[in-house]
Amino acid sequence: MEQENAPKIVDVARVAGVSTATVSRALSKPETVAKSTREAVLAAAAQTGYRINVAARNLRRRRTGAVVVLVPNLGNPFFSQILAGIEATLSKKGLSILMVDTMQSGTRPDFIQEYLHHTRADGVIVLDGSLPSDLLQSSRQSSNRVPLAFGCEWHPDEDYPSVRADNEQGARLAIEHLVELGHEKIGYINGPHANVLSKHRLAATKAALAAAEKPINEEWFFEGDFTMQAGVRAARRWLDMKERPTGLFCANDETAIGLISELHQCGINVPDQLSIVGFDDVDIAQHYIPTLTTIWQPRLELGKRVAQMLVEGINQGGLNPSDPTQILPVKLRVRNSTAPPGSAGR
Amino acid sequence: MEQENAPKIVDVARVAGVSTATVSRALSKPETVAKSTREAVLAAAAQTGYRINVAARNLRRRRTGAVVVLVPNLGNPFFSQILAGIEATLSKKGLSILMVDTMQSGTRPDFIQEYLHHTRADGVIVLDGSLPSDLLQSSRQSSNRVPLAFGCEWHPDEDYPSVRADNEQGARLAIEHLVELGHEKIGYINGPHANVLSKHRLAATKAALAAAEKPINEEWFFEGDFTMQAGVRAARRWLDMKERPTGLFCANDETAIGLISELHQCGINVPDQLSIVGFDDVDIAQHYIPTLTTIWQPRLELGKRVAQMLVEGINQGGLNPSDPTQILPVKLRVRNSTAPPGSAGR
DNA sequence: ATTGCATTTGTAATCGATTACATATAGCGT
DNA sequence: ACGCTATATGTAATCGATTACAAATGCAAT
Repeated sequence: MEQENAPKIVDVARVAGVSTATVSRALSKPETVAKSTREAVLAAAAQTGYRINVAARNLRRRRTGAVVVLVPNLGNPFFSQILAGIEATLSKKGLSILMVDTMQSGTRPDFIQEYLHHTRADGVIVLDGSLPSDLLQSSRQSSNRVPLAFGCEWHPDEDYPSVRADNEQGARLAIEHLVELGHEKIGYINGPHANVLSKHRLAATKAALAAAEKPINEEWFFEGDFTMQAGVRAARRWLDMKERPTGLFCANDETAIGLISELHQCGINVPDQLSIVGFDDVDIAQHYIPTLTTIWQPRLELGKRVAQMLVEGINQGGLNPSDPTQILPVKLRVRNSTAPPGSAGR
Repeated sequence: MEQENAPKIVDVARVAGVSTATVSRALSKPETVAKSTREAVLAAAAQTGYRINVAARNLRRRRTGAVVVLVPNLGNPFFSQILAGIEATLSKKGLSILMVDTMQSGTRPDFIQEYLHHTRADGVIVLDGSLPSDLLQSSRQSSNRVPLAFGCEWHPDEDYPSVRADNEQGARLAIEHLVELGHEKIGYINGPHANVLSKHRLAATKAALAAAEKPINEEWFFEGDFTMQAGVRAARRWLDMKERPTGLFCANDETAIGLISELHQCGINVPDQLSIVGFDDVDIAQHYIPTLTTIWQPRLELGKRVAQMLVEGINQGGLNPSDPTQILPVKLRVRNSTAPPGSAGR
């Protein structure tokens, strides 16, 4: 940390034989400076090995050069692709990412609060729709509004702009697929019931079942939490049932995998005795046994889009909530975890 | 972004009836200020809703309050647990994370260079051992040394401190397990041959085979790259062999999963016809079919340790390379992907 | 030659906190 | 009462860039 001899703007100015103002302009607004001086400054900067001091620039510009990303759980691989997309776009725009794991930091809301403040970040991307409203409120006070956009999840009570997958369409595709295979008794394993994704996928599932004129049996609807363990629990309940559904749609792939694995332990075969559809199309889905029929969603693209949306908001000096929410298309990936009901052979 | 009315330290000072110096001290070194004034300042800060301006503090302190984390590939879930550990520790110390995906930014080494500079970060954590030496060199110049620590991977030619798993022990445990089950013909699917982890795991694998007096047949050693696709390729080559190994150790779980899945497609059963051991114990390992025998490594702990190591380096004003490298213990997790050779029944 | 305008560059204030140094006050021993 | 130390607080310089404003320069038109 002994960088006291690091070249500063005055050093470059001296070498180039110009003032610091000119150096600053040559570097950040090259078109406002004569070609010859610009070249002299660039040469001097290269010669001295000058690197801008980010803190100083930020202080003067009243910016931070960083964007906060609130992730529900960094340990969950589902988010890594989205993060990769966000990172790709933001780094291109010269913005850096401040990652905050809301699960880890969850015990201290004021800690998250701290990050939401404008002095920490030029903007905020929230991937966790379950954050309490009042936490986000702080960033809405006109005195210190920071552009905020939701990715993947969103907040039901507030009208922040967001980029998300077409969850309704996903649920519809999943149910229609099971119906086309001939299933009559279809159930659903939900995510946490407080979660927006859960709610929408659940509602769309029921709507699709109704549209197909299939029974909606509440016993076949399981509460879950997006973990493999939720799938395991559902498997045990399914085994105990007298009248079992023959097709199950899962709120995400993790749940589907936990379900299949536990059923396998108990000697039940998928898809012969039960057809299963997941959601997300995580990398493992096509290498699971059986390969997993699931709903693909463009996670990388989603990350890029939400970052792009935020960048525009920052540059315009505010993201107005009337910005259209972007809904990205999803696709059904048919693999081997689904089959016609009771197809013991295959 | 219209925060021009945001309270600053002078506002707090006015309300509390003290000088800005006292406010600053009351906030950052409370013990140097009389109890009564401290309380007055705290009250004034609360009343005005004061938030420190990070850029200003950083400028004056000649710090950045951030740590750069270079991740080989954010899209790879393997790193998410490590990141979670890093995040947990750094956020506790008031440091924020600048994430850089070296895969995404890889096309522009000067871009990564930029981040390594002291003006961007107080320290650097590198999870990618394959970064070119000369890139890291820049942070070694005495003029602008930034503490740097490696996590998980490390750099063979430089003596930076690092925290890593006991890869040798992992390979030994895997091979010994296969040997104990009675396997005579044992092979290994490696990671990228340029990767340090690959090299060490390969060397340790061969050493363990030699110690057990088992044959080392080069045909049974596969080149890979840590992806599921590498496992798929290995499966195809295995199928083509006249003399096949009956046990395979894989450089990571992804490879093992790709391998098992492809073999399954071709009607080969694991572990009946081939025993497989993975490395990492990713979440999916215990829910795969069959559940995966693998080497567990403490990823969360690893992240925490490397962050802790770096924080100490930052506070001491430099991390000296003679700091002992930390090697974390690994464990063999025996599950269902391994069995005695030719156990068609089981 | 003079004026006016556009372009380019320089001077100095500014962003908001930290901290070296100076000063004030209190407590204590003699 | 005096000097001495310890504690608490204030004054003002400082971190390193940006940018409002002023000034200089060049060129064309009159």
